[in-house]
Amino acid sequence: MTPLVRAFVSHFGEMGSRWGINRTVGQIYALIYVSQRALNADEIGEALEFSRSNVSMGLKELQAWRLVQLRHLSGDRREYFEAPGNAWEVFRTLAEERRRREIEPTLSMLRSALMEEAGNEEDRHAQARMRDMHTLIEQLTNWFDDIQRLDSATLSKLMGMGATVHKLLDFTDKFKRDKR
Amino acid sequence: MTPLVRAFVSHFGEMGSRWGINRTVGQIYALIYVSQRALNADEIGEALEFSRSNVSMGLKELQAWRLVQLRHLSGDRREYFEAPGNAWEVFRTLAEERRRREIEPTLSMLRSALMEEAGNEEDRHAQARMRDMHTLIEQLTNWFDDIQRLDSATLSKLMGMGATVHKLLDFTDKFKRDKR
DNA sequence: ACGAAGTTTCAGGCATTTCTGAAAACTCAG
DNA sequence: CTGAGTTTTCAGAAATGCCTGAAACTTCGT
Repeated sequence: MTPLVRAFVSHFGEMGSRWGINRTVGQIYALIYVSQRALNADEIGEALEFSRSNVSMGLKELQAWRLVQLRHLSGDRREYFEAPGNAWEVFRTLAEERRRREIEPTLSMLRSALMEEAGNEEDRHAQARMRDMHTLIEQLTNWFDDIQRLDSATLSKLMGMGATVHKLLDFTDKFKRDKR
Repeated sequence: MTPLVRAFVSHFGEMGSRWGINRTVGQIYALIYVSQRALNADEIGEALEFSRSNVSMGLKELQAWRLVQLRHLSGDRREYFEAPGNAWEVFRTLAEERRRREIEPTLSMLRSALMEEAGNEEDRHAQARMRDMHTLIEQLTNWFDDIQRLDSATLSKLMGMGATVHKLLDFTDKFKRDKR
């Protein structure tokens, strides 16, 4: 590993631990991400100085997150791994997985708590707070879904506009009002 | 604690650990969040069965995240804590803090890696991948900043539109073209 | 200035998570 | 079916992170 790659990999290790992903997994991903060609488990283990079994577990987890793809090179029985190249795609995948693992369970917990009959003032207040949270999360995730459905051209146009969206919205408001 | 609150609190404990925030901190926040009135450290410790010092550390961390506010009740020397009520506000705060702690350091690491002179093919490729990542993160955070600057009325209008934004964009494209 | 009430710090014990090496299991060519 | 090459599993060692109680510190009323 060159010093450049080493710095990148080690930063991802640190960051990984802040994200509930462990250091090893973060480093493995980082290495695969910047690598020119697909890597096999031995190469990864050697570069990062992890045991073979640790690499195997890390790769399993990265596959579960769909952040890494298995490939077979012809004439080689070993498994090679590479990271999907399109950064947007990666972001999407990450968002989907986090949603599935974190958002959905939280929403379902909130829904079931909101179904309960609140027997006292305290519970009624708690439910009101939970309802706020539920509403916000649903709003955000629905919006995110909608956005995600846009093709990337439209999306980048939208993002390029940034805060000027509000002018557009004002404008259409006026337009609608004039028509009436 | 009622069973309703207990369920909520314990879910947040679990989720906390997936987010790099520890279980205790998650539970303390959850308890304060659903509580009707501000709580002091002893009340929290008693409800959750944590030691007094553990509560103190947890509260310190929550204050660092700006998720919890200190209040003094008149005629009581103890410190009381409450969670800001507006869910949007909370989301914003969370996003800002995560940005400061995770995104900014990553961007600055990437920038400095991109300044390096790449001596070989491998590093050149790594830099290209890092550039992709840098571009994506900047795009996303800039956009997020813009959005955040919108007042909540405009924001909810925008979110309400969801994917139909693209119609609006098509429309303005056409409009501009006609004017030319 | 003192003491009571309250909060924070921190070293060490405890618990959880991560990592390893050995062994088991799988895969495929011959 | 055999065995070489490869991956996975898993029990326990190592590392990390968490929690506690005791002590230090802070604040405030008298």
